[in-house]
Amino acid sequence: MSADAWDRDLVPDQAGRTVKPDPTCPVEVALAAIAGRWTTLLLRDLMAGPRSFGEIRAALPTLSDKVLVDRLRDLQSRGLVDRRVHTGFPTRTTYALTPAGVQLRPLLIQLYETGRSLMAASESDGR
Amino acid sequence: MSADAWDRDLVPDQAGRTVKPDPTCPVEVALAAIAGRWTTLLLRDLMAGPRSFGEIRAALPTLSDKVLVDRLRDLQSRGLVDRRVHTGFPTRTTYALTPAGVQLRPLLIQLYETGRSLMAASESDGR
DNA sequence: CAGTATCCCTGTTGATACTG
DNA sequence: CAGTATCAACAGGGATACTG
Repeated sequence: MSADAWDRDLVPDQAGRTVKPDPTCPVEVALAAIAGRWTTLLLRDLMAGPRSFGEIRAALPTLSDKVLVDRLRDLQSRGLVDRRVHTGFPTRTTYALTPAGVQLRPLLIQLYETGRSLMAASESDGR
Repeated sequence: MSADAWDRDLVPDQAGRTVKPDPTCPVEVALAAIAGRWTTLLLRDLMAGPRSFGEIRAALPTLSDKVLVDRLRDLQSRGLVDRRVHTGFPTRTTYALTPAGVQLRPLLIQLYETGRSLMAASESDGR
């Protein structure tokens, strides 16, 4: 039993054999995409379709403008969200997931399922 | 098309209908379990079997003792890692995933796969 | 409507040194 | 071997007020 025998399901290739936090590791790429408070809630909303700035604010009323803009800009810079400004006044902007952004869907589902299973586990052991 | 029509795959039940960060939301439970720098690397190591403190240090040489202890204690407090002190001198301690901890495995795999798919997407669109 | 601009506060990380 | 104790540095988050 060697300590270097990598688990092929968990670490299928070289990119996962990191020995310190590394932004090029796939796991970190995925984590970076969903990182930050409010991000998964925002993504959940966008998964249902394009949204305007105001619609997001209405859906997440206690999220500050600043953080909302931070999140949207970050997702944009990663190519996960597309920002489209509609001409006219008042200005209207819609945010929509890109095809890459939609690829986060299975991850969000897995997060939910894992969370449920952890909650079930800690319930049965009284934690 | 109602804005209240929840996606049953993404948000299967009431616990996912949160409007602000909420530690009882399954997604947040799962995120909390893997949160923090170094945590996924540590979990990857423990997924391969029980490890002593020194073995983990050897596997992750630039991780400081302080942060390693922080991570292990946090995982312990969530019931994901079991700490076992072996009598004798020098002291030997082994850390192992609990059954609940092992349940994080599909999540780590999904993180890896999502990361790979995001990397492939940004490669093809030149980002 | 859809943002910007500041400022502050807090938690997290990490380096270093020490101990049962 | 397996930690503990301090402390300094930094980044993230949020409140508030203002603008094209």
